[in-house]
Amino acid sequence: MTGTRAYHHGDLRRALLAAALEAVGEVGPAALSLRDLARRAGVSHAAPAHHFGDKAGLLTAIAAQGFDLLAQTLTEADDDLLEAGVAYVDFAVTHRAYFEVMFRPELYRADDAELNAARGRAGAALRSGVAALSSGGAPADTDRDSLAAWSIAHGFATLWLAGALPDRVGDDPREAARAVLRRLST
Amino acid sequence: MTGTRAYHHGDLRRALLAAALEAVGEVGPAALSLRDLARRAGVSHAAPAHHFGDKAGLLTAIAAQGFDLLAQTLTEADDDLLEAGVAYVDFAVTHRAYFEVMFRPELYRADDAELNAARGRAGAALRSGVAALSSGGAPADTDRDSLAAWSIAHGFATLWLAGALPDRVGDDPREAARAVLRRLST
DNA sequence: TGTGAAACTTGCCAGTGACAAGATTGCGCG
DNA sequence: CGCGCAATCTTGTCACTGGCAAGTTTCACA
Repeated sequence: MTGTRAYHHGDLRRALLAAALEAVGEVGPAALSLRDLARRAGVSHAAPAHHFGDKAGLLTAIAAQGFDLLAQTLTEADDDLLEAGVAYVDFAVTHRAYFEVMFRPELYRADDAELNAARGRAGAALRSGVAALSSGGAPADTDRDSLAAWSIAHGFATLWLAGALPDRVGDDPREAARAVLRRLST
Repeated sequence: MTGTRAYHHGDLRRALLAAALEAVGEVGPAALSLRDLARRAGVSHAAPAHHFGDKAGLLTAIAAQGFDLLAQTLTEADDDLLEAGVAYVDFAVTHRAYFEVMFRPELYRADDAELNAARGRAGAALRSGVAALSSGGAPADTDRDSLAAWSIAHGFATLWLAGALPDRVGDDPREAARAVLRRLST
């Protein structure tokens, strides 16, 4: 939508986003340095400001992209709640940089329109997965169930990323998540 | 244990910790400024370094204190898993500054001894609550159950703090958490 | 071709964390 | 009683950061 064309650099906006994801993976979203990104992309220290305004603008773009990617991921696993939960955790681990930015709204513009659209899509995918599951059995409270499913998947993912989980859970996040998430289905 | 006595300032170490908690509540743990803390305490900009070494040292002290407080909280609600979960969420909301630091290990020294002792106490309290619950019924997998309970409580708390939850959950975290956590007991 | 706008640069300022070196204060020990 | 000494705190500095302003280069389009 903000179709930035290739000018002097080629595609600086995209290059900066890529560099940002790399940097976030290395030092976390808070320690991100715009000047470092500029160096990585081979441009002057003020170039990023032209494309994103400021640091919050850059992180807003990343968060929006992240919610978009998450919505896609959840939609693909739509008919199986357990696998959707596993996919959620897998997303967090695989796209750690996105995930860490997405749930740190104090770092970006939470009122951004494009971002909220993507966030809405992700939320809808989550709820539709829960609704599909409960449609066969007893009448369920979809609101509460989707909140519970989201909480347990999000909690496990967060704890995994924080390195807070004990060693005994192993090193395969998908497998470990599946075991924990199954606790909801029983 | 590092029994710092009152010298010139009176009790600068304690004053800095208090100021830090206040500041974390205002701007988040990453945007914390040591110089700002110094100003709040009325000392020179280099005074904090003497007590905490650097920023990571200060946040390590906060995280350790936080895990200690959490362990106490969980121990008090030990015999009721649901209420322990509610207490966990309540801790996160009430002591937001502590909670936000505790689960951001990239900001502090995760290998600190005192911190890990406190963290261990909190983990033990959590597991003992789960074990107590399952002792009466069918033989359960305490490892998995405690991981699930921790995940759902932690996830709900994190999403609540991030402002990611939809408006319909209301504004009472304890009540909302109880509804979601009950989903595990059924 | 040339004009206007977009993309980028250079230069600057205030603020920050960390370090080094010095000043001050109060405790312990003779 | 007083003196040394270590803990506490200050002053000064450096490299770095984000953000702003003003200038320069490059491209699109008439």
